[in-house]
Amino acid sequence: MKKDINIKEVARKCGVSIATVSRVFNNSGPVKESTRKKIEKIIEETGYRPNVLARELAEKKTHLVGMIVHSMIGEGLPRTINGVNDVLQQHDFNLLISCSNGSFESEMKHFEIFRSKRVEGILFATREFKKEHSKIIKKLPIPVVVLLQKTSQEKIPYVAFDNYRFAKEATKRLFELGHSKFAFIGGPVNATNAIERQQGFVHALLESGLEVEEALIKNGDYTIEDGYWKMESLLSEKKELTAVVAVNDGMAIGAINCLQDHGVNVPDEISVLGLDDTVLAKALRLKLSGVHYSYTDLGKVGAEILLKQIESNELKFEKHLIPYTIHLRESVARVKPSDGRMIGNIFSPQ
Amino acid sequence: MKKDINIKEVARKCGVSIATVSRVFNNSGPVKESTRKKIEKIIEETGYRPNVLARELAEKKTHLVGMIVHSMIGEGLPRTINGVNDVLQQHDFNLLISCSNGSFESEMKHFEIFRSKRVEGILFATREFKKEHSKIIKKLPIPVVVLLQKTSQEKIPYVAFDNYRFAKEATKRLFELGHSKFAFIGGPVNATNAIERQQGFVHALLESGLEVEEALIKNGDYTIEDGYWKMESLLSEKKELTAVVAVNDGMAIGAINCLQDHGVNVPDEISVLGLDDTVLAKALRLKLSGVHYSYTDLGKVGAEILLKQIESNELKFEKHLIPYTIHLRESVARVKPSDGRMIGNIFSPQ
DNA sequence: TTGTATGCGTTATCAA
DNA sequence: TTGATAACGCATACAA
Repeated sequence: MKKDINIKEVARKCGVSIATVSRVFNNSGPVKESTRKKIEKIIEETGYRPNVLARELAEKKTHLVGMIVHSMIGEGLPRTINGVNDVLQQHDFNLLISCSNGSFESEMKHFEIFRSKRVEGILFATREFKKEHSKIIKKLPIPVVVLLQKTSQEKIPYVAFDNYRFAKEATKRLFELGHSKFAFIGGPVNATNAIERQQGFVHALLESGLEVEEALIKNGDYTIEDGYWKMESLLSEKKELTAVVAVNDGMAIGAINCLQDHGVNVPDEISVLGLDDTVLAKALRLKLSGVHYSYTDLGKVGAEILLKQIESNELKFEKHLIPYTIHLRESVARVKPSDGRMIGNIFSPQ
Repeated sequence: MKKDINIKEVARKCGVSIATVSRVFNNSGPVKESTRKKIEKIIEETGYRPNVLARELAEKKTHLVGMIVHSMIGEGLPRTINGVNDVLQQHDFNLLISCSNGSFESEMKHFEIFRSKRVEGILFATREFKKEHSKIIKKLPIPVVVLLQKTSQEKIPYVAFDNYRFAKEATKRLFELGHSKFAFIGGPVNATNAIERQQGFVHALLESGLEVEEALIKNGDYTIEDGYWKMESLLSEKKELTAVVAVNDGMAIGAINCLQDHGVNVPDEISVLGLDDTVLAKALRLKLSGVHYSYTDLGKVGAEILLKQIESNELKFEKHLIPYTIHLRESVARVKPSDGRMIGNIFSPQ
């Protein structure tokens, strides 16, 4: 393996001091044209590249941002990373990534590791934001922005989707279409985003004067398979039902498959809405209704907030909510108020 | 923002030299129990963490690996990253990531950037491996492993799927089921993986004594929508057809949707096979036939090869192909040889 | 068992 | 216009 050439070597070859070489490379001072030319030639020949480590040590800046994510499965986090990546590159920052695969220990460990690597800021995406996270973040002398979680009580900057709000709003849209018999297929009980959506759903019912039946709320694990089984379980409750709200696309698809296997027409007998809008939904024949939001934008905003704090050199609490749009498509139908029967499916374009 | 405390500060507070502090922290030499205790206490109190930059500069090791990927869309690269991440963490290495979003310039630039960051190795995943890539890699004094591309002529280590082979084998499986009228929906013309699969398909036909009709090969862009339109286009050719092989799941799904819209039964009239097996396939009612391979494993193997070369300190050409399995499921049927009609669908479990 | 001194490869300050 | 030299924060060989 070739050895790296350093500034001293270049200086020696040119018969000048390292200071002059540094000035040439960084254009950081006056150099006579002839010596500049000579040095540039040697730099070209030797392929000299300054050791950024040494530079960073001297400058006390690493131009490094760390990002801790809990998963690489599904399109959400990868797209978020992509957004982060874009903004960081525009600002000549580099991205250090750690995927914890849901391990709390791994998350905590990487705050330490990233810190000792002297990253200038950290982006943090976890499934469940805990007190310990908050504690370690507050000890850090660098800015941290939490992604996809609200941390309002803790005064830690975050960028998130307004899960509670869009879940409530989307459910109310179904109510306005005449639905009054709702079921909910939720996510893991420790996934904050899933819980917020569930609360949004529940509050939509309450605010609409409907009762919330515990038996008609099932918690799943986000997968298509589990959506199927949870729908199966809902059907076995033998309750009247005109609408199923699922916490994500996968479970909505599983639910639809299950309903169809039971000879239930979607949406004429039961409407299905997913609180999500991923590429999965596109695979369905039936156009799935859902809520759309951009993970890429979320990543971009997160990175921008972080960079702002890095550059201004101050930690500041701020929060951003990324916009969403609700799309009712073929999987949702209107209910005729008088007798509870459907009167054909409605769907907005797009 | 708090200032970082350094080893000198800790030494001063303890009334010892920095060497002793270093010895305590790294457990790298004899220290009297009482002074050790005292130093550990101060370390605890001050939250001292050694500046890894300085350490790395002194040790000339960064424990950093760079990874350049061309996309974060789709499940392939994210899963690959996950595999890489796992292996790297086991070996106490950190992962610097750059997503080029397909930009050749960005890729080339990040070889430079990563190099100047003194990464100890680079993992590289691009859509089309070019001469320029090869050139810049060969100039690098650190090991590079190419992912998801073969670089045989260039003698650069790689880990890939055997696209050509599984495409050929899967196509022949259809031939063995009696199919002789094939169409192919391919990928972008500059995507090496797509091209290899297409060649595998073509050679399967040739080796089976079948003719290859140019008109029955369409190139698409991997999306469900485009799969639909390419199938539409194939149908408009008005050729006899019993099997469609698509380069990925998305286009296979689009093709199936199109066929169903045209009242063509899958698989009784036309069988469909995707050379892929992603979560998308699970969204379909009809169990899609495809080829399965693990991106996570690919990432792991790539990281292992790279680490081996980093640790042994020598660049070495080696190649690895990740195993695959072919799964014929409901979307594929047997053809009765005599008259070309189907005789029901077959599918292997799983 | 502990301390001193040097090197790691830069940048930056100051003097020449 | 240039060069010497002091940081930057740590590891480590060598001395005590």
